[in-house]
Amino acid sequence: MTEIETSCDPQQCREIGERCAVLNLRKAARLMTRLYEETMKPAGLLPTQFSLMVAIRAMDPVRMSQLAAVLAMDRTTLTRNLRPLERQGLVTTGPAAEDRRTREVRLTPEGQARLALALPLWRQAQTRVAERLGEARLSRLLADLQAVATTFLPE
Amino acid sequence: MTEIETSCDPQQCREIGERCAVLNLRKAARLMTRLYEETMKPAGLLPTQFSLMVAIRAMDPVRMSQLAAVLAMDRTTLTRNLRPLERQGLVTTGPAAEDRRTREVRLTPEGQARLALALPLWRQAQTRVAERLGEARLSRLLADLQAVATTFLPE
DNA sequence: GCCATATCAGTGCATATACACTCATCCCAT
DNA sequence: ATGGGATGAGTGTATATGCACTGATATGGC
Repeated sequence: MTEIETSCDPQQCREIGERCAVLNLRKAARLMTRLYEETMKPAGLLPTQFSLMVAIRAMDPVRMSQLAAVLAMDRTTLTRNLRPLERQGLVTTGPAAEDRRTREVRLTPEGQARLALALPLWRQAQTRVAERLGEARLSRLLADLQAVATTFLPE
Repeated sequence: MTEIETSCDPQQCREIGERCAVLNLRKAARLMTRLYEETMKPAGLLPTQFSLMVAIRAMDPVRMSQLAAVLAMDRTTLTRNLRPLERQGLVTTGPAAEDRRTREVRLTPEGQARLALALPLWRQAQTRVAERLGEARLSRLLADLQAVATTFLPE
């Protein structure tokens, strides 16, 4: 008779830990987040907040859903992630004139100044990563991460 | 005289979004998390919880700090991430006999059964990723992510 | 043996993440 | 013009993440 799998041996689990895409992605993300967080601390922006502001500035003004889609972030997560930035007066959101259901997100002048302040620190973190990981490996990693994004982003 | 950078143009921000390591890592992690979460839903384990149980089983029994180090997860984050698993009776923690400051983490028999239940679903998710991303690219990505881990893990 | 220090784990607080549900606005068919 | 479905955004709840701080136990110098 066939056996139903009711256990899982440790050696098998070690192999899974080596090969699991989500585990390794999240683990690397935690490490990278800490590195950027430490480096950019003087600018008073956490990595997610910096990323958000960069994305906003790239499309300024941009609607909530559009921004969420580009970042592959849930729309409701975006709503909450904008809160600390709004509280600090770095971004504003307001209903669009043409469609009052939508909200347009913008960087304030203070937000632009803060982002400009953070840019050199970001470059510093990025340079450190490139040095320690190697330019070639970093470029390859970024390309593969973008492949993940285009492959799994709901079109 | 030299100008202080007080603004940041949108085009520059688009380039930063393309090259930023932390942004692209977190974005890919969000997408991958959703894929595994959906696939493994029938087993009642979120991706982080599955990863945690795999890591525990690989070293069973394992001390809190040791587990946190392997996962590159803050020790206090680990404490809280174990809660839902303890509540479901899938893992237990208790002080080690030799040093009562430390706590040893173990999978319960129920935890082992649940992990065995989740394994085929994990394989299904992993296979889907390999198919859509390509075996070669996935292997390369995993190798680079592990390079990130070894490079930026403390000591 | 005893205290100073080091080490291990938990709490309080804040941010990050997303699903289910709700509310507001728009648009179209009648 | 209006009512009903479609679409955009927010809330409630739960998990994930980590820093600063606290409490508990071990250990070494005396």
